[in-house]
Amino acid sequence: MGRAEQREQTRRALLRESRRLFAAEGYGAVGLSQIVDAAGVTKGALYHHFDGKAALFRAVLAQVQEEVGRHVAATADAEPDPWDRLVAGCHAFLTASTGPDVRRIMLIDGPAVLGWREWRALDEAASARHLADALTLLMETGVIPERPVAPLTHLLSGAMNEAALWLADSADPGDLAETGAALTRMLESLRS
Amino acid sequence: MGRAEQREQTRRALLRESRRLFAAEGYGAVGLSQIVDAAGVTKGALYHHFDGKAALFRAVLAQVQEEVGRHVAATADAEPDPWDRLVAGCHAFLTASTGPDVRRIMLIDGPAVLGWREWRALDEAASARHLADALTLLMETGVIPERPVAPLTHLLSGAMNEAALWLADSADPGDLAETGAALTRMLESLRS
DNA sequence: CCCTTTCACATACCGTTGGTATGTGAAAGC
DNA sequence: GCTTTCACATACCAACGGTATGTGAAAGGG
Repeated sequence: MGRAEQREQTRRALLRESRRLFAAEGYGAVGLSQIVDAAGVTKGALYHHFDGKAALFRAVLAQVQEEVGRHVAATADAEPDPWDRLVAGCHAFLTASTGPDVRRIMLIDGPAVLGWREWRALDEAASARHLADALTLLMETGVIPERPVAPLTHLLSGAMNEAALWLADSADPGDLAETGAALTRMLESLRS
Repeated sequence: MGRAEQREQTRRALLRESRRLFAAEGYGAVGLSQIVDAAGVTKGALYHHFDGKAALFRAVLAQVQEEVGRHVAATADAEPDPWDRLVAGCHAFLTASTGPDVRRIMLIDGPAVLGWREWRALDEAASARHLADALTLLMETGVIPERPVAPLTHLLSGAMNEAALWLADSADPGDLAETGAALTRMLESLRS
């Protein structure tokens, strides 16, 4: 095994184990020693690959965001009609964000660890951008009336984030359907 | 100065200074030594009044939540019409949550430090309850169609939370007006 | 009024944590 | 084959949250 290969493997192990632990116990409750033990390396390796605990978390968060963003984009792109793309993308985001990794890492710890500004930048690059793009397109094509896009994006994004947190905590599986319906009506209202 | 009086004063000082520091630097970046130094006491006093750092934060958060909830309720109650109460309450929440204390303590660090469940319970008791009550009343009186209240509450609450975070970070003062307008339209859509 | 008890802290201390500085051995380059 | 590089491992440190114990003034009782 060459050096580059070994390096990549170590980095992957650190990301994988830290992601698992961060998702399960939360950023604050996980120690670096837990992470390096689980990954089978030492703190020296961790600090060779990342600038510290927060930087490791940032890398994990970026990975989670990228997965969610790709899932949302893929689901949306399957729909030919722009309006359907918006709806499908929003629903995909809602269900994807219910997963335990996304919930804890992206929605709960993310803003607290990195600060809201940096968290927002990652979110913007990964998935919120798709939302803003979809809204802009729908306005330009006259499907929905022209309004400032930024406030709408944040309102909708926040609505989905909080709903996802609630759904992940909810015991009733019917809540997902009800929330999906309410979200659809909320989107539908944009057309008037 | 009697003992009870002194006790209350110490407790107040701890709450006041920790709130200031938590709001300014965030929960993780504030050490207990900073807090007790600022309050002019020692760690012994802190642990005599609170069970630890997280418990102190919980007390601060409860205080912030209670202020926001009271402000929202007061603003809403000034409106005679139930529908106007909902709109006024939502707008009051949006502007109140833009304040730096509320922003950092309630919206960013709250869920991460206490866990989403406990955070949600405090939020529910302080302000989300008003939202659910207002929606329920409007449904019972036929102003808006009957729908499951819980999903709507979470969608709207999340929308306002995220919008408040964005507004607090925004440089453009016009964003507040635009967001308020978008929020009003979002609420208005419930009537159909 | 004095003696005892209580209690609101202060002091001293501890284990663990994130972070750093240095050592090391195998792979890469010449 | 010799040197250099580099991907870590080892050893260490300051600071943190938390605890156990001490202390002195206020409250309570005779």
